Amino acid sequence: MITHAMEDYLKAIYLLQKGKEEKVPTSVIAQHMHVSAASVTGMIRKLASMELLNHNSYHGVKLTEGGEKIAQEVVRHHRLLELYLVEIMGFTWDKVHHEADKLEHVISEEFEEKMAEALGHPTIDPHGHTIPTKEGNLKETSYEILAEIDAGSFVTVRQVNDGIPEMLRYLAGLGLIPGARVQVVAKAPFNGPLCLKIKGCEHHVGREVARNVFVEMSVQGND
Amino acid sequence: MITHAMEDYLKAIYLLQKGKEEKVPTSVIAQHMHVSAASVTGMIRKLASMELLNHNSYHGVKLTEGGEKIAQEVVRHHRLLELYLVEIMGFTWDKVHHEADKLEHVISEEFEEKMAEALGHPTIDPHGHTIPTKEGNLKETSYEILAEIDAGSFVTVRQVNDGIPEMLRYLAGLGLIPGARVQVVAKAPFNGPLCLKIKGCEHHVGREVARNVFVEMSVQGND
DNA sequence: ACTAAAATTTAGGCGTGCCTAAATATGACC
DNA sequence: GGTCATATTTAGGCACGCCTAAATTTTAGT
Repeated sequence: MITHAMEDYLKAIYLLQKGKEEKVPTSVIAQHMHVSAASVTGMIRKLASMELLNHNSYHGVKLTEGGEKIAQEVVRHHRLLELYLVEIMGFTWDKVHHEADKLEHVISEEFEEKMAEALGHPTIDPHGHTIPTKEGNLKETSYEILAEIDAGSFVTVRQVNDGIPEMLRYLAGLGLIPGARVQVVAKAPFNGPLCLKIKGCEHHVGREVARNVFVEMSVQGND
Repeated sequence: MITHAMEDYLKAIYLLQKGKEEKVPTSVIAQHMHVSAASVTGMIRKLASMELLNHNSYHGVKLTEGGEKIAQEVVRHHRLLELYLVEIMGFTWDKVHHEADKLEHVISEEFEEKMAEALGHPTIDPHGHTIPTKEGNLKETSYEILAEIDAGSFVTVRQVNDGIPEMLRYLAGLGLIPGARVQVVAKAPFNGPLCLKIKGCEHHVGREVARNVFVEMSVQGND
């Protein structure tokens, strides 16, 4: 029996395990989930006994195929829900992460399918993340962090971190949303603010904010 | 802190507590929730300590105003969800009870409002039950049980029990759905089947089924 | 009123998932 | 290679919500 808590752990590990072969340390999971490291160890033991992940004591964990499959389903639920809440129900994009975090564990497969149909089987959620297919296909492109882009560059926003509602409201206010064209006009030294030109207007944005925005470099003359 | 389990108990007691002053016995709650009587006693103790219900040992429980308010919110969630799932998402009416039972505990107030708006602030769910308003107003009309209607009577279906998917599929197949006009043509003795005329066709329906259908007597010449 | 059956509560136990504190393993630096 | 800081695991405890079995109260019948 898979509990909601187990699903949450599998999802967290899945999202933290960037490289396919990468092992995720206990402490990283603990920090991400706001629980103690001891709690993570306890849950890891159980998930390992269910062969949903492999655990080398003191050396982190890696999902098995079975574990990844479950995690991917949860992520699919989450991202479909986010999009459904925004597109069909009219939620603002800052509220949907929290709502989806609760709903993702309780909706049925039929609910998932109804959402996918209503949305035309989408592949990208409101924050720019790829929605895994029902078969588990997922090519999550890895973009560059806006905070680390050189001054003078032209970029297109592709993803934003969705965990902090206030941040999302701020980004929406600036127009820093997936699809937006941005020029990095200047970067202040010592982790100072970036000067960004968005829709013709210049805005000064802190590094911390710019670390939550992921962009693609615009090729010269690119549309 | 109100847990999902507490909400489930409050909802059950609310639904079982027909008369306003009626006390609901432990055993009735236990049977309705498919848990042991001892479990009910345990939970009752906690809910009583939170002043969500009053408990006279050995003499059943009655919700306080606070408890009723929470129960009513859960029931509102449940019934709005059922209607939303049928009307907006295209679920068949036999599946929505189970889905709503899970979702009712996790949706936000905003989710509730979005549903209510999308549905035009409805007052009746797909099975004919009244949806409590946000303020907690609710006049649940009590109808008569189809199984106990005398032969020869004309009735209109108003409500059906929603707990058994297979029963709902059967009822839908017969056309025994809220709004349907039905004549009780005959009743076999010894708890035997009823002969019902529905949309011009006669059907023989077991008593057990007819106990799940609630009807209003049609006044002569009533539209 | 007394007794037996039924309903209810108490007692004790289990699995889940969290915590803190203590023990232990790792890895980096000298 | 030893030592120390850090990461991780173990140990022990707690709240929740469920269970069965035993004790208790209510109730109905004689």
